[in-house]
Amino acid sequence: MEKTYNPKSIEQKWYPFWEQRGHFAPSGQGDPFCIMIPPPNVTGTLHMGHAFQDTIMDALTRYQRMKGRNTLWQPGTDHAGIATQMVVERQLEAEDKTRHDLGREKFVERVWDWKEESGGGITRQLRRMGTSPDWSRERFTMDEGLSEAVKEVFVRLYEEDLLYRGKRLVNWDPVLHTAVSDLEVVSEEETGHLWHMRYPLADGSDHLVVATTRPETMLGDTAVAVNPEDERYRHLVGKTILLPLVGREIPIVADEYVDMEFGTGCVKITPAHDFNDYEMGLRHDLPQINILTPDACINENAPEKYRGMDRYEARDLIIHDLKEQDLLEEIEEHRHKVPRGDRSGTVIEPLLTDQWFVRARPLAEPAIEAVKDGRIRFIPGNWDKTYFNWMEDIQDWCISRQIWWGHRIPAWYDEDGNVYVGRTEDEVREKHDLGDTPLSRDEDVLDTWFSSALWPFSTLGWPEKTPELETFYPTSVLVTGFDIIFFWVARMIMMGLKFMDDVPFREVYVHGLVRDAHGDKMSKSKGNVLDPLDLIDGIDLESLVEKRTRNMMQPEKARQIEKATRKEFPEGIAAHGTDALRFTFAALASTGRDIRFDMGRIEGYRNFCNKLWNASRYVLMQCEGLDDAPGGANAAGDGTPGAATGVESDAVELSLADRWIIARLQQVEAEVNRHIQDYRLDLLASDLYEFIWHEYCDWYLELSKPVLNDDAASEAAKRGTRRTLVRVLETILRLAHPIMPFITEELWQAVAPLAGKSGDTIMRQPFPEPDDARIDEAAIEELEWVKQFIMGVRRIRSEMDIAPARQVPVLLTGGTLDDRERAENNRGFLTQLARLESIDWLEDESEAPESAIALVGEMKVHIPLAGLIDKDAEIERLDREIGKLEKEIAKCNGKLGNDNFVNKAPEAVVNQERERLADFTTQLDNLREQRARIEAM
RNA sequence: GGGUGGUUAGCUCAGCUGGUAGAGCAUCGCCCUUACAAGGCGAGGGUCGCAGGUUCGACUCCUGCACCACCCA
Repeated sequence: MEKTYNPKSIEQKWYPFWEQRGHFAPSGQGDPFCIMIPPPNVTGTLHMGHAFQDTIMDALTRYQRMKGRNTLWQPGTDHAGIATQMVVERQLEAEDKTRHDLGREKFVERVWDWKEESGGGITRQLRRMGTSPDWSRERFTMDEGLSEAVKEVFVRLYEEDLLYRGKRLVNWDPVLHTAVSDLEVVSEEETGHLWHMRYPLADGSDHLVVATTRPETMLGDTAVAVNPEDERYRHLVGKTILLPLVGREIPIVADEYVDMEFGTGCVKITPAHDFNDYEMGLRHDLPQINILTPDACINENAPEKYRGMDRYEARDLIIHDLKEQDLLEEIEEHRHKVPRGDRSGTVIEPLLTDQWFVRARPLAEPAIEAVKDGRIRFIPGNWDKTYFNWMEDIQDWCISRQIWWGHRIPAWYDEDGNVYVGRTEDEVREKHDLGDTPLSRDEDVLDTWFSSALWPFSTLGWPEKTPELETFYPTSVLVTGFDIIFFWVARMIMMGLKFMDDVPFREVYVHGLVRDAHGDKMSKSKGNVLDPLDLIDGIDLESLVEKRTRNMMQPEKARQIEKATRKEFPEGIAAHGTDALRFTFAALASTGRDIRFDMGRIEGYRNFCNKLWNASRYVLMQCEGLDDAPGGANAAGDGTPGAATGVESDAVELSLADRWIIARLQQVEAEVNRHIQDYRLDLLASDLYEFIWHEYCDWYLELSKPVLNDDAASEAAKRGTRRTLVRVLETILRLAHPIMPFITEELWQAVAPLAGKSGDTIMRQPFPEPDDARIDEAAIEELEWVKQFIMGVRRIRSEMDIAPARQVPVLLTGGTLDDRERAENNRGFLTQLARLESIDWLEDESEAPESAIALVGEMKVHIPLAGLIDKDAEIERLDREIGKLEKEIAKCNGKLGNDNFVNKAPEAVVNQERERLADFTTQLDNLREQRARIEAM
């Protein structure tokens, strides 16, 4: 074995091994367990969020697989309609072409080409993460089967009147020329203006002042609204306004929605260009006047003067014209949220267009019920509130998009504009008896989320009744970020219940979002993105800077990013390996929403991998070639003698340390199982870390040395320790495997034969289960005593500056019979780990020379001062200890002196407190006495 | 305006059904002790955001407030 852990070579070796041997596929045996991957963008690249989420899913999958369940983690990607189309359009742009130059068919071909070219990227990256989905079942939302499912769902929903076409207000991206979902709109505060405009009453008697952030929309105003409670305006309700610049007469209406406090308390109403106004327009039966073209230019419904102008040009002119007519009362600076398309960056306009909608309410009701009655459980549980909040106020879902890349809507129109929905044109013709009437297909495609909503069953073969669907639906758990509870989770629940008549998953594990070390969202424009593969493989500073500043629009920003990057990563990023990255993600997967990615953590866990590596080296060095399996055959069955330490062969004797580590192992196994079932990978990671490093390595391996190096130790004792070393290590590897697949496989292949285990891969070994019968409480207690003894001596050595190599004599006084027995039984451990020259009992404490002492219960461990110990230093040390004890004693006395505590607290608690007090008091007496003696020297 | 989450050591975070405040990283000593210097041994460091309340006892439960973040309007 290499002296240092080198992740790269290991990772490259094992992944193809697993994949080629089909270890990712369901076993076909046991209870089904299934996770569907939240499909990433097929042409995208893996980011930290994916890496985090995939680590969680893979850990759960590997765990359940080892537990013997029939486990399917199904991978796949979605077609990411707008994002992918834009990438290809940009490529065309470089050739000075638009998609319209190519035409629909050629363009879509071109997107498929791009998908073929770049599509494998993210799945290759997923493999680098060590994930174990069943690649043979990989799906893509535009696959034939899934497209069938999409069509089928569309048609059935339409037939049941759960889907309709209509003119409604939607988020319109004037650059991309399509409706976009709320998720694709980001609203951030920007500085704008609030324009206060005078609207004269039609009878000329007075005017009202309305304030707006978008004055150009006034061309589409169809009312002014005031609050019905507003004394100032009550008398005006029912009168009319003569809309400036337009000349239209519009009513003044009363509506409770109007906030009397905001602005003047009068609001202009533009039903065709504002979501709130739209609702109000419906309440008051107001006309909807659309004044914008799809490009967000002023259209023919506005006065001629403004037609054809861009919205912002028109804004300027309108302001100018109002000023001229003295109708502009005030211009105020104003911070407000501006909605922008996350792809185009342009300001989104609410626009009246013909779109397809899913009627959400009837679908939402059973979906709410499914969570209420516990058929679906959110983890952490509070997320159900977010879900209910949204579901109870759900709006119809706009599913059409005015782009070309996606599932084309299966609807046809005749020349009169009548719409026919069906699976194919032929079906439509036949069903509606259309003969050879000319039909044209709807130009629009479906929202990508529409196909994603079907993912849990479409990927299993629906609408066919496949065995996979039968076996794995409902899936076990959905692992996802909270940001898409509305867009994806809720919709999968609705669609699953509708078409499968059952929930799509039983649990939803909602994890946090990965942010940078300062808590900021990682984004290309901020230049704070970390690429998971760079953490795995490492990257030099120059490449990192180049990567972060490539294709930046503003050179100024690029400079800032470069500076920040050079400051944060002066040496670039070192290679940490996949296992360290995965362990880091697991350790960070607590219940919070924000996960700050801290480089310190991943470094620490890389070191942890190295620790495990070296511990294994030690174990192999100690054990290889020394013990025979029964009949002289080793576990590999090739007849080589001396290769199996862990099998039941010759007699063994277990030391205290052996019994202790075995007992602790059982406890840790129980904890690990519990935590993974509770989705607390953070606690799981810290238990593993603590046990492997601080118990197995720091203590047990050290305790194995006195046995193995002792010429006087029996062969049975040595064999017992070797067997324990190997078996515990082999178990540890299986415990850690779901989080750290590569290093555990590499080590397991070497260790397993010694432990008497055979098998192709650790992946398919059983996950460790605790055996309570092997929890030897007495051993745990006694080893604790040994540790206290050793740590006591070490503390004195360290504080007295006694060189580590120097052996010291100790004298023991006080103590019980137990202490005497323990000291005798553990002489070897104590001598070696505390570096003792000798251990002797003194019957009479007064015979003890001047010493520094450590307390182990009632026993005193004396280290004679002669030549070793500085008197003043020892007094100082004792004073510190005394101070600590006094504080604790004061606390105990405070409690026990309180009658209420003694009378009302449970007896066990009171007794415990009394014991603590007694214990501290003895210690304090001992230390004070000791101090006095030293002082007197 | 409504809702959700957060506030614990210098930093990043645990702390399960109230009962001795923990870890990692960082800091400070001493050590190249034949698994590991990506290491070992030891040490220091916290009025658990603030104010009330419940309780014998509150980081933990309740109420209010402050600040931060996110979601919805």
